[in-house]
Amino acid sequence: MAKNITPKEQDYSQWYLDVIKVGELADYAPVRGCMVVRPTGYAIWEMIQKYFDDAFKETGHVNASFPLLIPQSFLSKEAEHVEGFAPECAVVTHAGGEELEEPLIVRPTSETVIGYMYSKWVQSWRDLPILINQWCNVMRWEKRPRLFLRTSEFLWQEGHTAHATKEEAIEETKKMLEVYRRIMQDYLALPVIPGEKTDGEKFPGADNTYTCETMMSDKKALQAGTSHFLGQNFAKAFEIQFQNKDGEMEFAYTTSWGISTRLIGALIMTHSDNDGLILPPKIAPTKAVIVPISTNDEKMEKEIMPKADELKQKLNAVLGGRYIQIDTQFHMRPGDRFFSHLQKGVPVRLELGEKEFASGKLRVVRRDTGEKFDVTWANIEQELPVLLENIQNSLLEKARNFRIENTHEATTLEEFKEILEKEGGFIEVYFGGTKEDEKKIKELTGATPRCYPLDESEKRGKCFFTGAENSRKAIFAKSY
RNA sequence: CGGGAUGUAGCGCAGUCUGGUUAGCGUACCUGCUUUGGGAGCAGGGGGUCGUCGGUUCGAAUCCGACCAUCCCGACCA
Repeated sequence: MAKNITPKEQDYSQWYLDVIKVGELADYAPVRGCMVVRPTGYAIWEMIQKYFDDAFKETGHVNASFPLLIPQSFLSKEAEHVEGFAPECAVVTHAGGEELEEPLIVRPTSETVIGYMYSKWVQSWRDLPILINQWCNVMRWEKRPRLFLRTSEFLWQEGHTAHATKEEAIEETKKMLEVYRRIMQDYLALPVIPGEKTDGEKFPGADNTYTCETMMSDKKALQAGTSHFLGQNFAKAFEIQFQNKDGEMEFAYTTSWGISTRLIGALIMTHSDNDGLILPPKIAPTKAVIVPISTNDEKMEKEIMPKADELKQKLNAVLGGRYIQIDTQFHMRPGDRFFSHLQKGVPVRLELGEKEFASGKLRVVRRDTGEKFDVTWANIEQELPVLLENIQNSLLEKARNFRIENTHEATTLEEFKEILEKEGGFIEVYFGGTKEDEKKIKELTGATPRCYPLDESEKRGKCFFTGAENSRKAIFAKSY
């Protein structure tokens, strides 16, 4: 068995890699910057997908599939978009043994090819809105890859919608941001801050970008999901036009929004400890593991295992899925068996040994706190769901408190620098600067604007950097 | 693409400066016995073209050169 993860204070990235390793989540692929998501990691991704697909049913979005390869010329049709993405595109120049007339790019995102298709699909105001989502892989040749957080190829969900009016498109952008916030908070136990991106941080080609920002356990910020209001930029580039009720031609308003396997990275970096992964129950593919223990083979076979099976059936029925696993690693000693599940982040361990069997109980152990107590077989059906709920809430609370403790206010650049050096974390300021000011602040301090928080969008004050009055409330931090 | 570092068994490393039997250690893995409720003990065993290519030499993991790859700090970003 692997030993503890024992990171040094400054060795955060090694700790992160160790958690991924002991959790058996992912490996490096043979291609630089690419990731192999192992079954345990993929199961988490499937849980995330499930919650989003459920949400899409409520919001009226449907899934579809668009091509992996996009003609290079498509990218150039939107000026900001090509500038933002061209440097990181993988390009296919040969196929079928010949050089292609026009190179193809491996999609870094699908606004262009979907915009092209939408232009063919939309004629009348009756064709709108189009509410489509796609689950797929995309490729961005980033300079510095990092497992889950920034891999060359990553899995994601990209929603692309087209609307007849600006108001409706903006509403859609905010609606999806709220879906993100809710799922991240309620299921992944990530206390995110929804907000609007600054000019310097918004998506290439968007009028506005909204984001869910969250704090990792090293106090750095991570952008967990974004929702973009694209205005008519892509509609004009790809001629998504429709005839309105008055018979006039109009360009549509489009949106796009996405979350990626980065969320798994966020999960790891928010909740894990030095023993490995800690998964919030709602996102854990295995919510509890039953560990039958006995040195007596006959007793194991005839009494303990049948009881374990019975409990598994009952608990699965209560939880409404196949969420309970029975540990059958009988070649291992009990301590090793416990530890293997602990490292993988299984929220609850249910020990069924000879002692428990004799008294009709289970020894219940929480992954997040290590707390242990006994519950009778009769009561476990009621108590497990409550316990899982408690763990879920307590992980969210813990992460939220951590963020609050590590959020400070600054009114001047000096204060800003001092906080960043001494404490790190999020810094709340009033900011009224330009893209260029953002750049200067980054050069001076290493921190970037994360967002203008939506919850405090009414607040106004004096900019800590330019001194401009009536500036918006913003959060700055060092980020991934 | 700049600055720094590193490539030796699945993982973590020693050996390199000062070239010399069959390349070592910890851990993981396999077998056996003893153990068995928070991460085992003893014994035996398998696994390496020492990143790649070239050079120097009687002889290279070790010296020289080129290349490749990875990691960290930047720039870039979901």
